[in-house]
Amino acid sequence: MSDDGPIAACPIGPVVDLVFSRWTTPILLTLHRDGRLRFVELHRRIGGVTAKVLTERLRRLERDGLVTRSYFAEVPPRAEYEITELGRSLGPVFATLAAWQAEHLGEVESARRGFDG
Amino acid sequence: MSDDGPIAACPIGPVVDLVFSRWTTPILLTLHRDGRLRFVELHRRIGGVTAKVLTERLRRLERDGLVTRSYFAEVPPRAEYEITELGRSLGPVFATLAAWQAEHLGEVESARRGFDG
DNA sequence: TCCATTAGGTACCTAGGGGAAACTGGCTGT
DNA sequence: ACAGCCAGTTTCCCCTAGGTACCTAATGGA
Repeated sequence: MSDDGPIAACPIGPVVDLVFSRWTTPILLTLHRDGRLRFVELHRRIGGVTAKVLTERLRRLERDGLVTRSYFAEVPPRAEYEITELGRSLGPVFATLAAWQAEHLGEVESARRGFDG
Repeated sequence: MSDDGPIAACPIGPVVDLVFSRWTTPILLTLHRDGRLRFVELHRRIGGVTAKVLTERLRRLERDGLVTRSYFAEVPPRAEYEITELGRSLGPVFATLAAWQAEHLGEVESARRGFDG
């Protein structure tokens, strides 16, 4: 009956969880654009996220191998984050997304206006 | 100081909200793969989602112009959902994602094992 | 006669993902 | 003497996305 379950319905589930959880996209994009950054600087550039959540996300990205963390027990402490090769390999994904948005977001907006009005 | 705010940090925010909200990916994928489907059938093929939530998602996708809904006030009622051209244009996005996953998910998993152990 | 069917709508409830704020630590500048 | 600075951690708290359960309509079949 061609029903291979939810896995077949969403074969890209894992990568979606990985890359498109809240805040992970701006983190990855900023690190990709601006290179190695320390915590406060990354925090400032993203904006809106709290330190607690940013820490959590970064830990998770580190665990997933998308980001590296270098900690220096100086005073004041220093932590630097950098995107890995693996993280960098997401470039085409983001590029495809950006391209789609540039080309089609207008259609979405006008569809919404049509639906609402 | 090259700080254009959160917008610069996440220029693809709109499309991410649009396409990667919970359940929208399997909905779009299933409709893309299997063509026009009525509500129950779509519900069955996705699995795990409740009727209430599925309805909400479909309404939203309809509003965004990614899906069309054809309702027939018969008894029992019939509603058929179909992906639009606009929805279909997301194909390359999903393909890029699937390709990345196929090539790199293994690295992610081994990074996790390394981190945990 | 009575139930299943379809496409939802509605009311209620819960878990947990985040947000806000306060705290740690030692050095450095005023 | 005292207030920052950095990189978090911890505690508390709230909101809401999503789940459960129950309701409708007219018909066809057992």
